[in-house]
Amino acid sequence: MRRDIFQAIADPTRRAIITLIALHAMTPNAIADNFNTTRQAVSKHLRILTECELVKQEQQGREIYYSLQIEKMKEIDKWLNQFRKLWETRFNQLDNVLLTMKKKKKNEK
Amino acid sequence: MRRDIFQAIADPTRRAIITLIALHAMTPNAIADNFNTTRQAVSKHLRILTECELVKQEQQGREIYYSLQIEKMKEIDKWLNQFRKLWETRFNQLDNVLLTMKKKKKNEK
DNA sequence: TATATGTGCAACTATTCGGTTTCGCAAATT
DNA sequence: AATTTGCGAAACCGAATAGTTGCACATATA
Repeated sequence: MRRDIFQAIADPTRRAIITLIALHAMTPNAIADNFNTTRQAVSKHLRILTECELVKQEQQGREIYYSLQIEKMKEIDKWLNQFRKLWETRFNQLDNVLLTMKKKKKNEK
Repeated sequence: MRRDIFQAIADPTRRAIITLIALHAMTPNAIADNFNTTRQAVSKHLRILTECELVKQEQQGREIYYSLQIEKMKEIDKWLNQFRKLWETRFNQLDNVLLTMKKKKKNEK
């Protein structure tokens, strides 16, 4: 199933899960201990995160270790790139100046 | 009303709106022309974006110009920072090695 | 072999979401 | 003054979402 990564990180619990398993692979039970929900709810979150390839799983006996697929996180960074230019230079402030000029011009006529 | 910025950028139309008004302030009508929805639907998106301060509005007669509040976008970047260390160094691969070692150890006993 | 543990899946529920249509209102235009 | 234009708000609707409970199944452990 195709999943939108931005929709996946929209949920605060899922973002917390991502942070949690970023450093160490963890089992659903271990993850669920950190939240005020059931293991099944966490399992659903993990499924969503897996579907959009933000998370990978590794079976180990009857346990399944979930870990972050860090590469996929770069996609968010990639989307941010188009705005990075804006907040590094000051194009947005320039735009405000232009808007103000336009308004002024309109008032004059 | 308090809004989650991640929930705000979860919707693809809202992300497109953000990109659209990043460079130039635009009116709801002008924005709606770019999408296959009604102006009212766009208006709702703009309300959500405004509520989480991703977008600011400037009234000009009967028109309202919406523009991106670029500063707020940095919050997403800020959240990504914790992972940036991971994809720059190779901690994730190291973690995989540790997991493999653990598995190996378990099989041995 | 019997029991406990770790897990995913299905069914159900309340809530949220994204969209449309209809409306009211203020500002521009005629 | 009458009409057009630009806009937000409200009411409504179907779909998606996040959560729960109950279940089935495989793997450990006794």
